[in-house]
Amino acid sequence: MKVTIYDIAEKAGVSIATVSKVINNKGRISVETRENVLAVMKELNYRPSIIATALTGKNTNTLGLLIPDLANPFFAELARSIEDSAKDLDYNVVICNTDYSSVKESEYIDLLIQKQVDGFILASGFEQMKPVETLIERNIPVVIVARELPEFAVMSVANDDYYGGYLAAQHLVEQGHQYIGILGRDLWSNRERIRGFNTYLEEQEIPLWPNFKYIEGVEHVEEAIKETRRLLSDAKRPTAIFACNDLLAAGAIRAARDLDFEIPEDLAIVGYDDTSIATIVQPTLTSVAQPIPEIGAACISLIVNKIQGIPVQNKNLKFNPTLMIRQST
Amino acid sequence: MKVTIYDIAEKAGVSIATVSKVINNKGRISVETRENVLAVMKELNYRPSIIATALTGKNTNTLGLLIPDLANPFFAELARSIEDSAKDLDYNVVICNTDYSSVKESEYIDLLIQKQVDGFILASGFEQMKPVETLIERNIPVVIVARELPEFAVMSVANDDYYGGYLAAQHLVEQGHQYIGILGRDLWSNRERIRGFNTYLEEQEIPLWPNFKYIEGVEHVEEAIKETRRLLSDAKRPTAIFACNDLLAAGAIRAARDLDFEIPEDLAIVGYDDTSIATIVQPTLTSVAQPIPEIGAACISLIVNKIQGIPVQNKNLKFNPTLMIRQST
DNA sequence: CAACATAAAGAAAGCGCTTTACCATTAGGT
DNA sequence: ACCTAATGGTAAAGCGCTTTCTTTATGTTG
Repeated sequence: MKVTIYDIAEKAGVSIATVSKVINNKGRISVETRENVLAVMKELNYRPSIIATALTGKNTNTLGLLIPDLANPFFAELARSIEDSAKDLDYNVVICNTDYSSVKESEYIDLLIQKQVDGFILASGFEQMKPVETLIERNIPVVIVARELPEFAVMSVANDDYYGGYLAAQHLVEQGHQYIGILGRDLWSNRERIRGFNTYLEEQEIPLWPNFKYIEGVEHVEEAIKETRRLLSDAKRPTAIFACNDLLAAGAIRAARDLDFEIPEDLAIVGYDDTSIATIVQPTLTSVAQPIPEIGAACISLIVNKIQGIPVQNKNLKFNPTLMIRQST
Repeated sequence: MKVTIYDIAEKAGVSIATVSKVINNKGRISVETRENVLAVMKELNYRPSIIATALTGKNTNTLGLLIPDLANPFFAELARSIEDSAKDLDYNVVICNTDYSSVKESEYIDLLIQKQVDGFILASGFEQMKPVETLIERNIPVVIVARELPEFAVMSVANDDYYGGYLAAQHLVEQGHQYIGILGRDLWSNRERIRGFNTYLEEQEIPLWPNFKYIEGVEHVEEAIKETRRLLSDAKRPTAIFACNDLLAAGAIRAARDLDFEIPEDLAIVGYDDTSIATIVQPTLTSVAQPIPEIGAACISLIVNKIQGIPVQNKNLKFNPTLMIRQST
């Protein structure tokens, strides 16, 4: 049924060793033989089994991608760009949703190791470090996205979250805001964003508290709506909100609208990620833009180089975010 | 370095055949031996190589998922639900973006066959049938999503697009609309939606033309905005728009807003898919909801049963969409 | 023309696992 | 005491490919 290297060898009147050499362009093969073999391969529409190939120690040309949640547009767009770049280099991507659960992270990593993926791209939160250590110990290529791990010598790609937060603060303060609420869940990247945000406020000598309102555990739109409502109904309500991602910002917009606040007059809102959401909501959302395509391409480039043993200069890439100013501020 | 079945056999003082039987719960093994072997496996943290296992004819527990574009929220949510259901049954999913390109579809299918995935879930447009035929001929399990293929005996899962279109039309007509523009690109599912839409209008003896405005090739938000503008600036402008997906509907909303049309007073809009976009846009979007989690689960259930040789009663599942009425109508 | 490179191709081992015989034991039956 | 039948386990082939080592044929050189 399935055509194997034996079928090719037989039909071409050579040994399987010869066929293998033709496939891999290795060893000495005369031009005639090579062309003959190639012709037979084409005729029988032969494709070497990657499974069998992998068993001999070669690559599977498959990468594992761990992300928290594909339904979140930022990760969907990131996954999309990673998959695109991977395809260009003939790699496939197995995508796994972890929901920020370290149990799932470990399970997936174990499973994908078993499946012999060539490398991992970890865009999951990874507050828990054990799985990553496992990979490093086993010498399996890893690149971490959207998070730095100074404690490990591991490749990483990220936007400069600190700077992104700084930009957001700068913009809001320049618009005259002093009381600013913040929405975001407790993640490394968010902590960085807030740290940057904070730093700018400090530089401007704007008192941090109670202007600074960090709502932990805000992850879904519903929570963002609820928290925004709460913030706005306070006597000393914020005049602006910095949301750690666009989804939360959208929730904030909705909550503000529901309470008849005008945006940006009564409440200014800045999001993060600049996903498609930012231009879909009404008013359009000012958002800190991560260069998603570049980040995806960088991930693939780093990991594929590592896999192929090509030395790479800078193992920790950081892209500068830019502020996309729209109607919400 | 890597621990293999030989290491286990040696340390447990048995043959690899015995170890294999313990792993697979096959053949006769005494309780002591079994437990001893299990203990050794645990001690060495042994995981059988799926690659080697696959080479002996077993499954890879990996599925291929072809979708047009992960960055489209509907497909992202679908992919998410498929991956979730797959994980429950210990399957991994390789996700591939085809951009509706039949070239990419073929390339991916070829490649994934080479990688010996156990089955395919095709949620790509697939106007071109050759790749699908290949799979069927090769007897590789396939389930088609969001499209029926009456000409092939192939499993499929879909929402009832025809009925969804019918629902949309009914709702709009009941709201008093007669001139209705339609946005959507030329795809099988959209054709069905429009057919259903059409049918209702005919039933109500509402003249189809020029009420019926089918804009071909509308795929991205920008195009939707442009086309909506065009529709609205016509002297005989539509009073309602049916967009074949929420993204396009969001574009329509934006265009209407830009031209200072009030929604729903001046223009009513109905979307399709009921993705997260529907509740994010302002006003919230009335949309025909597909039961995405059920569709994802059904795909996995069908294909895994097929892979495992479990006979399945109904190979063509169709879910009824429901209309989520919101502010836009 | 002997002696030796060199070019081209093949034999065979090995990757890690499954599976099909097949071989010892031991237990049971009469 | 002898035959049969389970019981518990093993040896070995095979899955489809890569790779090292040989072998054989063909030139080249002094």
